[in-house]
Amino acid sequence: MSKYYLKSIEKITKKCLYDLYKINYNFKLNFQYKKKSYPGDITLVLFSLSKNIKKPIKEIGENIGNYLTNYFNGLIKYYIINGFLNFIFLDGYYIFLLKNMLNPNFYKLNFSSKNILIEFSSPNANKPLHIGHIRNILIGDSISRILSSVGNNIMKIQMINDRGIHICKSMIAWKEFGIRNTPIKTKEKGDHFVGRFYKMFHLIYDKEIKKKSINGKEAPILKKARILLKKWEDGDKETIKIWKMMNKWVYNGFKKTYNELDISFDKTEYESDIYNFGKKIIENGLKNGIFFKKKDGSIWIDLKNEGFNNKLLLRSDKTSVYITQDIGTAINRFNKYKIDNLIYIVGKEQNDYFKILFTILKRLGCIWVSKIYHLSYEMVFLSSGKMKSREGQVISADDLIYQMINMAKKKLKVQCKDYNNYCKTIGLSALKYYFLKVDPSKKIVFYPEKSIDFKGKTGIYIQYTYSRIRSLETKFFEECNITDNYNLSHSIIWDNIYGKNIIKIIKKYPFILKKSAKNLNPSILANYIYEVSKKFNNLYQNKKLIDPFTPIKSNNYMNIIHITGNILKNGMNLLGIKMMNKM
RNA sequence: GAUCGCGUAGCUCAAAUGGAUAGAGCAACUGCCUUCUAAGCAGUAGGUUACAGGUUCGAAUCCUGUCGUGAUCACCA
Repeated sequence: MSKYYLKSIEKITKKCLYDLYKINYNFKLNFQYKKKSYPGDITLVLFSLSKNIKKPIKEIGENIGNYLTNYFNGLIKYYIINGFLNFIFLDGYYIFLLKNMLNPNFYKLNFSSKNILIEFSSPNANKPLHIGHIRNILIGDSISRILSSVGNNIMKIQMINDRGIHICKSMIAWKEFGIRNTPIKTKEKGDHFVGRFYKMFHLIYDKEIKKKSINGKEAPILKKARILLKKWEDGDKETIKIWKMMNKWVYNGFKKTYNELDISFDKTEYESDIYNFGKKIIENGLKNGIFFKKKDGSIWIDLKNEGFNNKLLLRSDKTSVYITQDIGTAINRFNKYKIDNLIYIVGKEQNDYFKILFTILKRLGCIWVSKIYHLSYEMVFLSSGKMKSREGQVISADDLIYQMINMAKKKLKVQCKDYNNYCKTIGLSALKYYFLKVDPSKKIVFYPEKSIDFKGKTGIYIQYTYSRIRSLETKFFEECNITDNYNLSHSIIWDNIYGKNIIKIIKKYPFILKKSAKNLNPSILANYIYEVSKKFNNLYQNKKLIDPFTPIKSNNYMNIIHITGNILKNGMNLLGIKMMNKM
């Protein structure tokens, strides 16, 4: 039997449990990869096993330990302490692991093959994207890549909220105060141009309330916006014309921002295309007694049993609200596409909203509700508190991207050919890694005055590590006179732990990828990539890796280095970060 | 007020879903560039995991309570 075909310790343990105790372990095997103060490279925690097997812990440990050391003859050792079965890898086992990693199948995971629709970004067509959208977009993009890499078929979709009272707000402000201006005339980015009028609307609105000390609903400018909304829904030609024009300005702006971020969507949906379908569903639901009508003609659903207030579905003037459209969208998607799952990436402030949406869909008889998932992420706070886009307390996505690229320009030491792309890649690496390394369920506090770091645990650190690796490889082939591919000598033994540490951590890659995919959490992967980089830099700074006088040893190192580079590239690409061969 | 989150080093974040002595980065302080990229490496210091109970072989993680903090509760989106 060639050692190459040996299976991992984890797999053999499963076989062992069956052989010894006739257990088809359908419970989880509690393996730990973390090395603590006790020597050992992988640990099996025995407590939970002993509950299932009902034998003394020590006996079980010794039986498993003996079984495995026999199987991996001469490759591993074991010892037991306090209910922990510790395995120690010997040199041969590292070679075996390394050979497995050199096989391209090591990177390819195929454990799921679903059709998954992922909705993210979902901007309003009345103002530019801000720092919160950036988090949303980066999480969405990265999860799409991760899910795709484990075998799924992904469709990235953005829903643009292009209709409703908020759109009419910027429209009415423009009509009254800016009708002679266009983004071309003022040389503004279209989304920022329109956003200015949205902000202006609220300034005027606040003034009116203050001045006339009236109820918010009575503010003249809001009344005008409402009339405009009604006109829009009635298909008034002039209104539609302005609406189309202003939306186009905004979309052009979005397009530039997405381009800067290297983000693309497979499909874009517009609320305006679907809201009528949503309205029909509400009206049908009313006929079937799922919803009820108030005296003023507005339509509602009773959610007392679910612990929520009654929810409005259609206004008394027959114009639709946000959820009208969302009900229609969900139903439409399941009718139109063959999908196994639908994932919404939307901030946690809408947790209840999604619970309500799912409840309504269930009441409407949609059996596929269980296939929908709301991936909720925490908000981005500024150090000064919560962002308020109406009051202008926001950091726009464009500003942030611009800032990052500028910082890269300042730090660039060497002249390079592709200056602009270089700075963009550096800036974006820092930006994307900064957001993705944090668990989506945790909030991010952003300090505009501190800006995003370029040293320490950052995307730049990983870029730097990666470019070291690639330049080492080039140098190796030049200096060691080896022209064919890497050769794995059978007698690899290093005089240090650095190489072994790298092998151990890379061994975890499939596990990490799987975990990231299952939890829809890119931060697991992001933190892991950093650990890998760190292990490599330990080696790099402490050992001379390329030496023309000892080409075999250098070659052995190169195997590890090569894999490390591949892992970094693979992993970072899954975060949506491009890697550079030179820095 | 009600409901749902969150609380880990001065700051920003980890911690294998209940495992062994809670780890990194920033900031501070020491060292290391004539030698493969110092955007780096080696080290020092920094913790009663908000607090109090409970569950068990074992808790930052699960349960209860208290305090702090955030989100949601609109004919807004």
